Amino acid sequence: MAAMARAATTSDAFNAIAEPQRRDILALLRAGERPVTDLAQELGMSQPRASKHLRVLREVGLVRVRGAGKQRLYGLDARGLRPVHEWVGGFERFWNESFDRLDTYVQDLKQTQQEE
Amino acid sequence: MAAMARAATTSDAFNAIAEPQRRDILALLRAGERPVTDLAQELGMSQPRASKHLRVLREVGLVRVRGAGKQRLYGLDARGLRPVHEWVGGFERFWNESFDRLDTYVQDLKQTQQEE
DNA sequence: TTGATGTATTCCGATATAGGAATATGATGG
DNA sequence: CCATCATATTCCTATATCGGAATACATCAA
Repeated sequence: MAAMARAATTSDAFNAIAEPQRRDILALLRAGERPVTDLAQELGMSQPRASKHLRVLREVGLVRVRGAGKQRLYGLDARGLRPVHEWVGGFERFWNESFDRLDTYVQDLKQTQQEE
Repeated sequence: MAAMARAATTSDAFNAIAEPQRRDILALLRAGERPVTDLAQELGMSQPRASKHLRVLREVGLVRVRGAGKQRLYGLDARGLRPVHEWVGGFERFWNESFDRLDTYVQDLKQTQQEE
């Protein structure tokens, strides 16, 4: 294990939601439980692909499955998103107060460039 | 371009913040602008490594640089985190209301398992 | 059991990392 | 111009994807 590649998507929620299609899946699941085929069709992706994404989501705990007869119903378990929300929320005051800062920042930048 | 790998980290903020060390860098930058060397030392990583992470953050617009003499000061631009916060926030009521749902869910699950 | 439907997995190829080491580039002061 | 400090980039390796296609697995119905 000399060199390491990117962190596994299954390592945490941050990695799991980095993939747009997985975000789409999660968004759809807010409407309620659904089988893979449904999700795949609605999102215009193949069933195996949807299954793979769901597996990742399951492994980080953002999704739960339960067998319902022949089908397997996937449901949202959003608790894992809470830490993400909180982490990002820690920057809220920065994107709000940014106006002044950025203005002065941009001025500094222009000045710097003129000096070059 | 038959097969595609994972989305580039430079593609958007979601991918950029999937890396823990980049999150650490962003967190540090809340205290103010800083040069690479500072960040690298504080986070216990090599300078080239920090530079690479900063480049990614710059490319997605979460960070800005400005030359200050011999140094280059990196500063936070948190505006790109706002969409992330909003997306994740769209699940807030789900991780709050989850209690009941999960209780009934778990009951269903137990029942299902007993039936197996 | 067999057939049919729904789902998961495996095999494969192409790509995008992350990290280390070495090196290149940049800017400053004398 | 040169030496020095600060930073960025390149080369390399090992790895972890994502996607398609084919296939295995599972469950139900008759």
